Amino acid sequence: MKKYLIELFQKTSEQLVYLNEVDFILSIPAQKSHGDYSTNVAMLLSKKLKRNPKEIAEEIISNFDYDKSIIEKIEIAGPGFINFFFKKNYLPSIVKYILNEKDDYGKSKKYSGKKALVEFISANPTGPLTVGHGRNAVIGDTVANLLEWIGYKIEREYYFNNAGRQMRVLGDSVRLRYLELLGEGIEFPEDYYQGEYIKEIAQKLRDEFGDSLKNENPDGIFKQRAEKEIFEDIIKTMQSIKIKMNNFFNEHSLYEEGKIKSLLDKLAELNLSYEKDNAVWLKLTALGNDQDKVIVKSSGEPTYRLPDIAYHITKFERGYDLMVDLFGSDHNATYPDVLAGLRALGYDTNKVKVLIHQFVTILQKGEVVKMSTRKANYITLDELINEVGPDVVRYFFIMRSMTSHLNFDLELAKKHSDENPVFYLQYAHARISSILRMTKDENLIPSLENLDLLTTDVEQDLLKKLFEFPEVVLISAENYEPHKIANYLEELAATFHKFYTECRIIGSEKNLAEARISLAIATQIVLRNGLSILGVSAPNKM
RNA sequence: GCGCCCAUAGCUCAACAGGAUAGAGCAUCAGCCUUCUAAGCUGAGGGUUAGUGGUUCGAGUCCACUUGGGCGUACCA
Repeated sequence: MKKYLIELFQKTSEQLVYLNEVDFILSIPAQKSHGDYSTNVAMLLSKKLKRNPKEIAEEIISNFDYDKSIIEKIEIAGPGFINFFFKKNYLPSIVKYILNEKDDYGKSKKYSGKKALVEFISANPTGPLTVGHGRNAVIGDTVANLLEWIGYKIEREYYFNNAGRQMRVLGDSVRLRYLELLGEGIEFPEDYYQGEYIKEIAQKLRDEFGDSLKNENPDGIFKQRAEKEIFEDIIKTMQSIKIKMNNFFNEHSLYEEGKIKSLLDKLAELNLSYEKDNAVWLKLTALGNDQDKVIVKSSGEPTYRLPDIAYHITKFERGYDLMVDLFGSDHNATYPDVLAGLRALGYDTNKVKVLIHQFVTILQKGEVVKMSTRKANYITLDELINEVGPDVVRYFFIMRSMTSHLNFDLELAKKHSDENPVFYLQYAHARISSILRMTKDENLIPSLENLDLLTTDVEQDLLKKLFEFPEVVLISAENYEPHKIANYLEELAATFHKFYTECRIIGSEKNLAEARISLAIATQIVLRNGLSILGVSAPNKM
């Protein structure tokens, strides 16, 4: 529908050149009496042309050369909206189209041929994924899905650091727990990793090696085993919510391949860094940022900025057209430095899209739980998945805009899990499967012959909703707003449930019944496609 | 102090690039199953969109200030 209108405007703009001068909107009005589509073009133009908007609207309409078998009428309303009313028998054509496209309905080729990298989760292997990481994981995976739907070739990447102080502390935490198991009196520092999983790893080492590791240093087998076990758990957790990475990028490889050193040399060469107080500083003030920052500490160890820049250079070298980074809001101060550095080195940072999502606030018994891996004060993603299932977890993290702080009341989530909106969507899908089973028994065959019998209000509403899907996918992907898919699916499901209640299939006249079955199948395809973007299953029975 | 994000119904949140009467779910109340899944549908109540100004045909949306929250503000990542 929208496509037709856009073409109509393009054609008309050959006569009325001013149509090209404004960025107008074609939208679906909230109220049915305002038509199927509406545009504000005349009002936008009135400012530019200094003419009455209604007059302009008149002029535009009189220049339209539209197909009267598609558009019923065009009206001017309110302060100068132009409202389009489509012919009732135009809408059902979408059913035929969807049944033909099937799993591809909603996909677009707009960005085909382009490559994108989505980096997400990127949690260091110091402990299990928490509910907080869960939001990052699900948003990242869904954004990647969305970009795939609009044509990108996608790679999913997990960046991690298995060196540095935190990993040493991790290794030593395991070592101390191990010694504890051997019956040695130890003192476990408060700022060490307090979680149970440390004890479990220590137990495994003891079972395997007895007391032979007594004099090993923390950086050796203790750290290695901790990293290995923790990573295995993280991957298992990701699998259980259907996330699969293409690459795991180890920060350490940047050192091994000399990327850090060559970056340092290059920065010095370009006069972008200098030495002061025994440390190396990045000259960010020269790049428009507030203050210079240290990139190599006086101890000789780099800060995160240096490897982060080097890491992003490898992304550029790998030739992506788009690089998406997804961070929690605690990182919001770090990425401008990295981007500034990259820009100074001549990279086009417009290709980097940094997404920041707000935190999940966990409420337990009405109290806010402060999450800390170090203090073992967290709820793991695994616990949540076991409690409510992967579909609910995924849907819960995706249903809200990532800019909003998300409150998560644990008791409520467990108690009311039956009332989660995700079931509403899945129920609509399952209901359709059930209809298809029943109608088959009645010898009713889906037919495309009499689609223009679909004339009731609910049927027309449902058809219009089906029309919207590809545009919702596109907008949602281009703006990195996966929650819009969830909102759309809820509307679609609501419209379908209404249709289900009002429009019987079995018992209706045969031609009508068979047209309705086709409409139900089309709806089911769109539900399934939408749910697959969200990574949520579409059950045939509930 | 400074930077980023947020404030919408009792609660959790929507509202497409500024559009017409701000919408869902939960909770509350009242209805609808001898017929395709009641995990559903219909209806009711519930709002000065935190506040004050401004921009314009038009503001929840943009700007300024105020109030209240989150996250940062390291030679941690």
